[in-house]
Amino acid sequence: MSSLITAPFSTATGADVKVRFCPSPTGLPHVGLIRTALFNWAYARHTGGSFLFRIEDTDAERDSEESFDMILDALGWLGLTWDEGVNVGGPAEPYRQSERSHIYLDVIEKLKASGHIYESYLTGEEIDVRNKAAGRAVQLGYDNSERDLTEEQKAAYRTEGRSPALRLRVPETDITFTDLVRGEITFPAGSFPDFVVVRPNGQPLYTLVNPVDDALMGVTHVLRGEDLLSSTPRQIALYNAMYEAGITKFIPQFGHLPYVMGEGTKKLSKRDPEANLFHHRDRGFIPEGLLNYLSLLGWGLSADQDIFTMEELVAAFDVKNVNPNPARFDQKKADAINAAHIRLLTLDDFKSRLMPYLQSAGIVGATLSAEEDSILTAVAPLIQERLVVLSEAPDLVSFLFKTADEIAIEDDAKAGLPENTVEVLIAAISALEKLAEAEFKTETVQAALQAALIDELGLKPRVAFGPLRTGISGRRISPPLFESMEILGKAETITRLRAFAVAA
RNA sequence: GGUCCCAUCGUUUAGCGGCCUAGGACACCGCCCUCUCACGGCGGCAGCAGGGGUUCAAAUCCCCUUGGGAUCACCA
Repeated sequence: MSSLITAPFSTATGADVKVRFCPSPTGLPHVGLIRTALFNWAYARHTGGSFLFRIEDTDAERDSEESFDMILDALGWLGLTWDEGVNVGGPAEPYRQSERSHIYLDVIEKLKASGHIYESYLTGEEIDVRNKAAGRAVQLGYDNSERDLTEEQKAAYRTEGRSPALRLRVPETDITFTDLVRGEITFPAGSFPDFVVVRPNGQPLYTLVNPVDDALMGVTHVLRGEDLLSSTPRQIALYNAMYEAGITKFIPQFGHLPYVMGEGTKKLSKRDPEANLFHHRDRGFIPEGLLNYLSLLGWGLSADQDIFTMEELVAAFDVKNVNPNPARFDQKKADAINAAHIRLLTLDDFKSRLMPYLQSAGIVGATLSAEEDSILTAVAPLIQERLVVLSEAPDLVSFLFKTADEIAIEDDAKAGLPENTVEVLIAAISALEKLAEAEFKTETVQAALQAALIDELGLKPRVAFGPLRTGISGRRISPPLFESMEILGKAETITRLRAFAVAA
């Protein structure tokens, strides 16, 4: 074996590109994780290459099936489809690391045989003691002192009942690679010691299985979070060992995506609610809006367009244009992007996306009655441009699905009422009563009220219509008034205004 | 502490030596539209972290400083 890096880097650029998403199923799907999935997906779709999905569940302590299901749920909701991997299959099955132990065993044997990994019997405490005795900083870690243990020394350790961990013999050379988003990066020789790849109990660690799987699965581009940047030279060392042992033909290209920050200068923590992808779905983000915003975390379509479709993203996306500096998750910007995408929806599409939110708020039933459907059809266009997130819809439209006696007047609506509210209501009721049932339409209602309240009583529109709005909806803010009255119909409108006049 | 990464308006981003009197978007503030809230339109506020170089010319290239962040596990 050599002490240099002799393996070549992947030269894939087109349909031969293979990227992957390989989360470990712990906890809730984090928006940063999903952004990573998105960029990998987009790069595969852009290049015409393939997108692989693997699960890294080698940590039985922390992994959970619920978390695994949530990741699947998230990818499915967002439409990030993969070509190879979990639930899809492919040439490198299986795609869950927990089912690949025999494969790692084989690789470990080859690496042992080629002399790239060696037995290490020292415990962490013993290493600290050695460092202190040698006047070496404890933080420097292992001192590579067991590289050339004799068979006698190993036998002696074993007699003590010890089992060895396995460490990779790290080449004593600078390690340089060209990061797709950051350019050339060099880690000087000696930046890190020989590291453990297999536990004394035979369990391989992430440091081994991640590169092994990428190598065996033919991954050409590793696009991942910046937190993995400093482990990249270690992985390159391992790739080189695998190359020399005949296990792989190349080292993938690496691109380290910037962090997703929360408020201040800290990484968006798993504890922050906005870190949870499903928090946004529950609030009523639509996939188009969330995906668009997430893609803006470190990337941009062009200098003057930040609302775009996934097709546009795929056509334009290249890792090379990803920004190296950390991106802050800005809820207000995200909301604005989502609102823009809601407005872009066709009316039918918008209606159907509203359904789950109306249903879970108990405003409509599991299946829509004919009456509910016609109300929804009528009100949808009125609220489409008013929503930032879909979960705002129930509060805005619930009054249309209720009966007069179910309307409660909200406090802020009461506070905004003018002195002459009752007078306004009486005048409005008498004007509306003159309209025939059949002509109770937006335009005629508006004309009648305009004439009675603005022209005759000389009221300001705000004073005239405020009480009516509150009367029919119980709220200070509502969808457009006259349209709402048309939806309610003459009888219901007047009933509500009367009831409100009595109460006021 | 060792090693590595990052640095343009409040936020995000354009800029890859002259097109920069630094452009856009979100946020914010006015005004217009208007039955509320929105949408839409118009206008405004606001930035190259600091210092040295290189160059006829630097936001852009180099160095240093400062500030932020990551990583140094028998976690992933």
